[in-house]
Amino acid sequence: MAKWNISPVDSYSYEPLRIQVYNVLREAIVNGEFMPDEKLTEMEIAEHLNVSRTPVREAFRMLEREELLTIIPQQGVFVSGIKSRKEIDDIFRVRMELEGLAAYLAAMNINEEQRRRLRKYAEEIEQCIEENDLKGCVRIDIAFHRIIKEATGNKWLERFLDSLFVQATRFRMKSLSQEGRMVNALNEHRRLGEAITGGDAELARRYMEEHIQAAWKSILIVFEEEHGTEAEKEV
Amino acid sequence: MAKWNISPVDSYSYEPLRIQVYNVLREAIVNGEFMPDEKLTEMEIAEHLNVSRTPVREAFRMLEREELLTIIPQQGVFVSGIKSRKEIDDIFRVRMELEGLAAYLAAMNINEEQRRRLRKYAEEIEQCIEENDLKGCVRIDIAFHRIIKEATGNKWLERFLDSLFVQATRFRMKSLSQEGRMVNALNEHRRLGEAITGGDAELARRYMEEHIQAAWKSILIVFEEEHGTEAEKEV
DNA sequence: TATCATACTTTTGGCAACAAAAAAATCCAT
DNA sequence: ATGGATTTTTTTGTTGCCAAAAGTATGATA
Repeated sequence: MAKWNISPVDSYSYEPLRIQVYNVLREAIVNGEFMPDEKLTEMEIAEHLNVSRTPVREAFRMLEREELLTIIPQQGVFVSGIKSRKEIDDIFRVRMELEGLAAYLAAMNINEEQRRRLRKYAEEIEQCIEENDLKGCVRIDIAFHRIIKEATGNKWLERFLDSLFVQATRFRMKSLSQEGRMVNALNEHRRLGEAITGGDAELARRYMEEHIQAAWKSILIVFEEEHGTEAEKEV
Repeated sequence: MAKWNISPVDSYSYEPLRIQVYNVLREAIVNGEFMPDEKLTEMEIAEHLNVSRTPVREAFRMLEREELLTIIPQQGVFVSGIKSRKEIDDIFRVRMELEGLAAYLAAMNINEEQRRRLRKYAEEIEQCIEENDLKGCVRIDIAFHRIIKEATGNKWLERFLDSLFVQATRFRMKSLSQEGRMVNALNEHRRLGEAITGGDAELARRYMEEHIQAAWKSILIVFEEEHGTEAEKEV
């Protein structure tokens, strides 16, 4: 029985192996298939995917640059994990700023197709909440933010948001499962969607910042349940 | 005679070769040692640095993730170059936001040592302008922004700013050589420095945003001199 | 039993060789 | 000459191998 549940590489693909390995590992990390701080050895991954060490090593180097892996020379490759309250604060401080900018730009640049999809998600998420469908909520939350991100048309902004987004992913499910958080997120999404489709950039920015701030707080609660509060650590 | 003027790797260093190669290439790209769109072949770099292809390849993959190199599978790796007006706009739109945030956070978190250095740079840059020392100005401009960046204490913010900073580097020298730009930059720095050392976060953010916006405009002038305006392209 | 030194194993770092694809050069027909 | 097909060369993608470092187990000694 395999240690992990990671997809195999497609031997008929014309993509270089390093890219396929990169994609597989990235997804596995984001989906929590690996434990934080877990050590990944080149051979183990290579054997799982039926490739040699080289493409695995190259994928490692790429993922290191995105902070998804931490490489210590002569020691090994480790799955990056959020370890401190400060790290969460740092990530969300930047994310609040950039998602706010994204909402602002999206409100000014959004096209009809994107506007339509944004409205569709607003309906779908409402249904998910009625059915208490947590996974559906997460899926739509992701799609919602992606549309906004893409509507900005700013490649650099999109890159940075992607980086920040995956870091929060591990906590997202737990965060949304908190009492009341899902309903709040719905309302935040709704008015945010209206501001963007309505083209009110400044309002969209403010709503987005408030939305991210709420998610921030919510994740901190989850985090401190797991790790204890900073105050407790001092004891 | 060597094709490029790039530093050799230190064979006595305990750092892995991929890191050394990475550092050498990164610096060479930022300093304009390679031409934009120039093709780099693994062997050529490897021979120049007296290493095998493997560390070079790994360095390539790392630099690709930072948008300093562009890799096209089965074809080669190319030095990334800013090609369009839109790319400059995208970069500076995000940079304005993040440098603004950095100034804001710096004003709140700066320590005495950093405050001292910030004041020192303000004096030094004044001297450089009197002597019309362009390279000195650039050096201090870089140091100035670095202090602010470090004063934020936010690792993620620092990473993103680094990425954006190097992209603008190629244009910085030309931009500052414009008539009057250097003196303007001095004044922008001065009041910005005062706002930060004085702890006025909101003011610091506004001054920084205006400073970045001025640099943005200045770089656009340089860019359009070289490439022609968008309007001209339509002809 | 605890600790330190030593041998052994595993894993990373780096290199050279092979396979396959793209680029360049050559040749031929028009 | 010029355009296109074909061969040759170059370069990338991949594999396996060896060396060096780190990690682990063993065992002797206090």
